[in-house]
Amino acid sequence: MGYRENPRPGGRSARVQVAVHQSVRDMLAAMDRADITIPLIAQRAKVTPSTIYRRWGGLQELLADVAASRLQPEGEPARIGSAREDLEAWAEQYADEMASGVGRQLLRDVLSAADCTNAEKCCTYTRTQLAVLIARAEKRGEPFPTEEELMDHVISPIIYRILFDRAPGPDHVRKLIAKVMPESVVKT
Amino acid sequence: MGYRENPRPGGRSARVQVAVHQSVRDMLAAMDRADITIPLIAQRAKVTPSTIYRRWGGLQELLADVAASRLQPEGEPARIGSAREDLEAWAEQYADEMASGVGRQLLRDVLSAADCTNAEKCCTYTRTQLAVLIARAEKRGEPFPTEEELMDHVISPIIYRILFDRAPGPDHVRKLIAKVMPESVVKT
DNA sequence: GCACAAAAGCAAATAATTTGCGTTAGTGAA
DNA sequence: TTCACTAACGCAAATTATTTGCTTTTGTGC
Repeated sequence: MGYRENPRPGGRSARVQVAVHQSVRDMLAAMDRADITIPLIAQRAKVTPSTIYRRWGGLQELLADVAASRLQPEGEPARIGSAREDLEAWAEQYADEMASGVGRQLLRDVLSAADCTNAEKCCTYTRTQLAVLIARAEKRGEPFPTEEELMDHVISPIIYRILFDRAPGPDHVRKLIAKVMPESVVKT
Repeated sequence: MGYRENPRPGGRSARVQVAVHQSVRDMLAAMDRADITIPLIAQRAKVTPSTIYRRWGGLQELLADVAASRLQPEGEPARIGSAREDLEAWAEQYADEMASGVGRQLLRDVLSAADCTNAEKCCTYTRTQLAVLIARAEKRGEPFPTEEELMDHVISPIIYRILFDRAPGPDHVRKLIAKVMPESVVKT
């Protein structure tokens, strides 16, 4: 007897998942993180604690699961103007969201789970967003960095700073982007 | 009644700290991470669980504390040849250590604590190591990246990949370094 | 050596986690 | 529609972790 990875939509299992996720979100917004426990989540979700333990394993895993789903982007990057402008706007918003109290916490939750599936999910979300920007640039014939360059030199510094140091400001994000834009021959 | 940040060396408090840290290290090496509990650590360290709870607060904080102390570098970066060669050797070793099973776990432990002190400590350790390399280069008059450039474009990508993606290989580390070395005029 | 306080020990009380077993509710075939 | 099947849930007892009040120990400064 094991648990399905993706419960069939509409089923009881899916309803439980939604209720539990929602409870966690509400509680994260309403109370101190350290006070959140599985019995409390269960109570609010009208579910037994054992259901949560069986399904997620523990608090960290549950929080990681919720965090990953909240880190999933809602739509495509906005269209502002040139590909570069689109990238700048998107990256600044990305940095802002991740650096906020909530964002920072979501990142930690995702990373502190034993299972790295959720962390990889986040990475994939980001790559997907970047791929959209890259495709746009290509379509318009504008020079643009590769996905790898963007991950290594824009995303990575933003996230590293948020996790280990101080959050980067908007000017720093633009500086990072300037460094990887191919049209400029940079003498570093 | 509060606990001192830094127990006086030689005191009882310091001995307890050493014993507990040592137990945690032993256990991390010997058994599965998920099976480590505070009562077990306490037993091995010949200490009461309540001592650990009072002093560290919980398992995550304790693990973060131990992780941070293990992430502290043992000595200066090795002297290989040119400043760039020193940097390459140091960065490759850094990437290796962080990407290993143990290193990866230490990073997660440090990040998953509620308190960000330990994460910032790690960042400081790294900066200090880089500062040594920078000072060496300056002394010899060799062109060299700034600390900020190294943090953003060498350290950050390495850590991001380890945490969210796949560990970077030695060739990729060298590529990152090539990108920030100022002697080369790079057309990206 | 003595008084003081920080930190440890002990044990009872509380809270979280695990587990065995019975029940319920979707699913698919007849 | 009904019926059999099974994944997932609920319940409750057993276990294990955490918190807490109080006592005792041990280093420190007088």
